[in-house]
Formats: sequence, C-alpha cells, structure tokens
Amino acid sequence: MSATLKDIAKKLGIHPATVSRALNPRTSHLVNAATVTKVRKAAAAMDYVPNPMASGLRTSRSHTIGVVIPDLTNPLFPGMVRGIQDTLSRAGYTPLLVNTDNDPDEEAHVVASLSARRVDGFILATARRDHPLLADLSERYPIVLINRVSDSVQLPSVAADEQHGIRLAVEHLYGLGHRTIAHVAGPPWSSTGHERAQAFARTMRDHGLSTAKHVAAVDGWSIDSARDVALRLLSSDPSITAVVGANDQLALGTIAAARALKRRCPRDISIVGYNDMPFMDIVDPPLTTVRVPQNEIGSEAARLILSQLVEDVVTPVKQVRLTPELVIRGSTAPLRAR
Amino acid sequence: MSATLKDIAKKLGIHPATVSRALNPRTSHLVNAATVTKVRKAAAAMDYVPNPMASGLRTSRSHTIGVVIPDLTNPLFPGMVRGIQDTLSRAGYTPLLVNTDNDPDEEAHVVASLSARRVDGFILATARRDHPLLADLSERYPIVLINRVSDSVQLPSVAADEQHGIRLAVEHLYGLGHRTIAHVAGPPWSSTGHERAQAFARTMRDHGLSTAKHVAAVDGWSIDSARDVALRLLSSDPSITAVVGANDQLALGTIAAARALKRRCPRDISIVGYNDMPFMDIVDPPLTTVRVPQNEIGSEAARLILSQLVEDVVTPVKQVRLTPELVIRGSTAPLRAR
DNA sequence: CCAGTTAGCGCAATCGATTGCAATAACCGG
DNA sequence: CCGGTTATTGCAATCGATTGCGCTAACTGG
Repeated sequence: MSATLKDIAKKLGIHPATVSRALNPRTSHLVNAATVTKVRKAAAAMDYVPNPMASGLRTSRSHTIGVVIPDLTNPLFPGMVRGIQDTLSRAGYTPLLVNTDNDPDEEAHVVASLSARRVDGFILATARRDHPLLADLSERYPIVLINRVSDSVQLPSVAADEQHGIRLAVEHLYGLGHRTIAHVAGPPWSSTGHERAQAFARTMRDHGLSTAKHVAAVDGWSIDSARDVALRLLSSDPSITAVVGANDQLALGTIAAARALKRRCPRDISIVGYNDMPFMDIVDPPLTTVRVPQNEIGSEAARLILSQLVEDVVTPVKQVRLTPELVIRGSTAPLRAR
Repeated sequence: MSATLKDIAKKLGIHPATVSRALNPRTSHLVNAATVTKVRKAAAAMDYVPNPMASGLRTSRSHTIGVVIPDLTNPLFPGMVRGIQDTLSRAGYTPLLVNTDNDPDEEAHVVASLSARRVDGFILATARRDHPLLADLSERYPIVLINRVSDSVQLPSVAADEQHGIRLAVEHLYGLGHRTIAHVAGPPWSSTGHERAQAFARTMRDHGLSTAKHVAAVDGWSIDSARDVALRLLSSDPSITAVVGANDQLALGTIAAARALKRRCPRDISIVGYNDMPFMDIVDPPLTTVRVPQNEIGSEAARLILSQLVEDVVTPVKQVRLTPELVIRGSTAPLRAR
C-alpha cells in the first residue's frame, strides 16, 4: 500500500538503514546533511508514513497511553479526556480510552486488555482508594492518577486542590450568614469523596462550627441516591440552612430532596455543588458550584506521563494540585431570619 | 518481558508455527487436538499475551477503529462512544477517539493521523454534508457514518429516524392546540440540521400548516447562537406559540430568548428539543424533547463496521435508522386562549 | 607523509507472529 | 502389499523499522 523505508531507499539508491536514520531526528546527525534533505524530500514526495507496528515491534513502544475512566457519560470526564487527547496527540501519542463503571473486576479486565495492547503507560481516573492493582501496576508502567490521589503508594497525580475548593464553598455559605451547614458526602471508598469530606470537617472546625450529625455519605455519585440521603439528612435536622454537595450530582439530588420537603432553594436552603459540569448554569435553580479546571487536569496529566516516558532521569514523583474557583449562581442566598 | 510464541514452543519442544496455529481458532483445526490443548494450557500457564504489533505487522490489521467525532464535550456523543466501545472491545477491537471541533482542516488532520496509525476502518460522526474526504476515504477504508447520512456517496450509516422524531415533536405540539409552530434549525451545512429542517417542513405541510417565515437556522449548535436567532424569530412574529429546536441546545437557547422577551415557557410558549441529553430533565423548565437512542446508535455502528471487516462477501450498504421517542416534560403545555 | 580519528554509510540481525510450502508418517481402499 | 490420500508438523520467508557493528574514505595533526 503505502511507501516503506525500503521504497525510499531503492529510489534513492541508498540503504534503508540510512533512510531510517535520516528520518529520525534523534539519529539524523549520523547522516550527511545533504543526504538528510534528499531523504526528507523523497519521503515527502512519496508521502511516506512510518508504520507504527513495525517500529513498535522493534522498539517495543506503542506510543499509546491507556486512559482509564469510570464512565465517559459522566460529564466530569469528557473535558479531562479532551485535555489528555490534545496534549498527547501533539506529542505523537494516542490515548486508548476505556470505561470501568467503577467496577473493580471490570477495571482489572480493561487494564489487562490495555496492557495486552502494549500501552506505554496509564492515566487512571478511577476513584477507588483501596486499589489492589495500583501498586502492582505502578511497578510495571509509568502511571499518572487524575482527579484523585493514592493513599498507599506514592504516585504522580493531578487533581483539584480539594481543601481549597471545599473552603471556597463553605466560606461562601458562611459569608452569607449560614452556620448550620451540612455535607452530602461522596462515597468514602472514593478518593475525592474522602478528601472532600475531610476538607469539609476541617474547614468547619476552623470556623468553630460543628459537623456532628451534619454529614451523610452516599454510596454512588448519582442524583437519585443523593436525593434519598439528603431527604433523611434534611428531615433529621430542620435547622440545616445550607448544604455542600461533594459534587454537582449530589447537589442536584439535594435540591430535589429539598423540593420534596417543600423547602425552596435558595430561599429556604442554600446548596453548593462541586465540579461545574456543563449545563449547571441552566438547571433549576442555577447551581452555585466549585469549578475545577477539567481541561487543565487532563493536559497536565498528559504532560506528566510524557515526561516519564521521554526522560530517562528518574524525576521525583510530582503531585500536582490545580486551584478550583467558586462560581456563584442561583442556588445560594443570604440566610433569612426565621 | 512477557512470554512469546517461541517461549511456549521451546518449553513444549515444538515449533512456534504449530503454537501459532494451535492458538488461532481459525487455524487450530490444522493441529492435532491433543497438541492444541497442550499448547492452550501452556499458554495460559505462562500467561502468554499475543503481541498485537507483531501480528499486526504481519497481517497488516491493527484491530483498531478510528472514531471521529466533532466534540466529546457535547453530551450527545459520550453515549454513542460508549456504545461503540463496548461493542468493539467485545470483538477484540479498540476504538481510537479523536475530536475535530467541526473544523474541516482539523478533520483532515486527524483522519491522516488515524490512517498513519493504520486503523482498520472509520466511524465518522462529523456532520458536514459536503465532505471532500468522504468519497476518497470510503474507497480506501470501511466506513460507517453515525448520527448523519451522506448526500453524495452511498455509505453505511446509523442515525435516528429524523422524519419520525420531528413528526413526534410537531404532532405533540399540534395535539396541544398549537398551530403557529416555528423551527430553530441547525446549520444547513450539517446533515442533521438539514434533515430535521426538511422533516419539519414536510410534517407541517402534512398538517396543512405554513412554515413561511417560521424557520430560522443557526450557524452552530451552541445555546448562545440559538438565543440570538430565536430572539429575532420570536420578536419578528409574536403569534408564534411553539418552537421545535433542532437539538436540545437550540431549544435551551430558545427558552433563554423567550425569557428575555418576557414570554414564559411553557405558559406563553411551548418548546421542544431533540436528543435528550443528560440533565435535560432538571433544567428550567424540564425539557420536552425527542430521545434518540445514543447507545444503540453507537453499538449498531460498531456492529456494522465489524461486519464489513470480517465478512469477505460484499454486503449491500446498510443504512440503519433507529426510532426516537418523545419525552414529555415541562417545556410544553396546551395552547391558552389569548 | 603517516598513524589515528572521524564522518558516513552499508550489512545483517532482530522484534514476534503468520503462512505457503514441503516433509513425514499414518492410513485407506483395492 | 502398494500407490495415493490425509493429518500433522516443521521450515523459512515475510511484514517494516531499528540499531550494533564494521568498513571505507576522508581528514587531522605532528
């Protein structure tokens, strides 16, 4: 089909090895400059495209990166994936995307199939804290964690500064006069759920507020389960006037619960989300939320994995934290006197 | 690193070719049954994983499919991508995902880079009707179009039955008493925009309604541009009591425009969307819309491309139309007497 | 002017799997 | 018992690019 190194060599009357060296920027200095330009021109003319399987077979590098995310249909992830893609492809790498649905078995399965594909590294967005594969995998591959950190092993990661983000949310509510602030927390087995809950407790403490009985965790990130949990939380203590959701879905579920309890948001209760997914500005009410830079998380993760691949020096494990910002919309309002 | 065919052969004292044949279901009948089981067991014990680069080099099949979509962050696509992924991976294929941002140059670029990767085929979700690459590409690769059809070349495609979907929307409004129904159409250069506009005109005609001056097209699929267009459309003719948006974003933009004109939805004006993206049930007002089976579109497309790859018989070009359904929510209401 | 570099390029092996062809042995019917 | 299948396996080439090694010629400095 397409031209090969041998074709170019034959046409130019030189050896394929020379063509290979001329075309590879890393070895072209071994070839006469005139020859290099001649080869380059011929390659362009015959529109030569290197065969990645051949070079991959020889060098055992596939120039692909496995990207493991829980669920692409969760609007949190497409932005990150785009960031990853754009940065990787600029460097000649291709992401291989897979979903896990947060299922450990499925996760083991997709990781196995990616390593069968001989990926050069992994970007993992899976949230589970106690991850059996992680330690093992990180010994055999370069890895970058996104949107989470690892408790046990020290691994490179890119995530939002959860402490800062939660502080933004809590202090926004505090500034509006709220004092009885609850937290609908994410699953404790998830990194972000855990971190945000910790950050919430700490920030409340810093302001001299109690969190006893005002934190309830869901077991998934769905609106529905958040609604159930929030329903119990809100009815157990009617003095709650504000809620921080551990992500946007949980905040939306809380809004639904409030509505079911005939408590109007933001009139009777203020609710803050986290992530700022698409369309959060047009839900009812428009959601005040903490925006995390999804694209940047993705591109930074891509940069980190690339640096692990090209540099032979063992760089220290980098744990990047990106700063989120507060987006104030219509789901929060000043506390009204009762 | 990992075991190779040669390793297995050596351990068993047989030739690598025999191992290869034994492990390949298509050729294992050439090998003694006892040998096959012996080889299988040894392969499993040494956890042999075939090297796709080696086999790809020899067979020039990469077992990858290029999936070209305009923008992953458009919530319409993740569902389709999941459908594609799940079906492809079950067949041992891996999708390679890329974005184009609806930019023809970028599109040419990503297609080139995918073909450099030696993909075995393409699934294209790019919407542009006049597609210069299409004819060319389809001669060199198996192709399936999704969420669109091709005007010029006859190509396999999977899309929603737009005529049916638009009819559902229009007749829903008609049934509610609306007679002056407008259409905020998608870009005329896009396949879906064009088709839905045609379907709208035809359905209106079938009901003896005029569409003159009640159709306006946007030049992108964004909420903002729809808002501008709808603003002009609605103020040009205050008798309009209902609008069909060519997709959900356009409907949302129309809602925003109506709000700016102090016309309340659904009280003063009914608005229907198309696609039923995530969260359309919790926007304000909850959007009545036409749901297209995103997952099924994806998995059907994957099935179509796979059938082109495995079957040597030249199957006739299949153009699949999936039936959408109407989801009635809060953005539509019976026409009120003025 | 000569020994010693160095630049430039060719040779050939290699990565791991696949496959047409050949070779061997077992087996069949007559 | 023999020519001819048939079943099973081995041999070796091949896919296309990479790279260590070695060869040749030019070039350098003393």
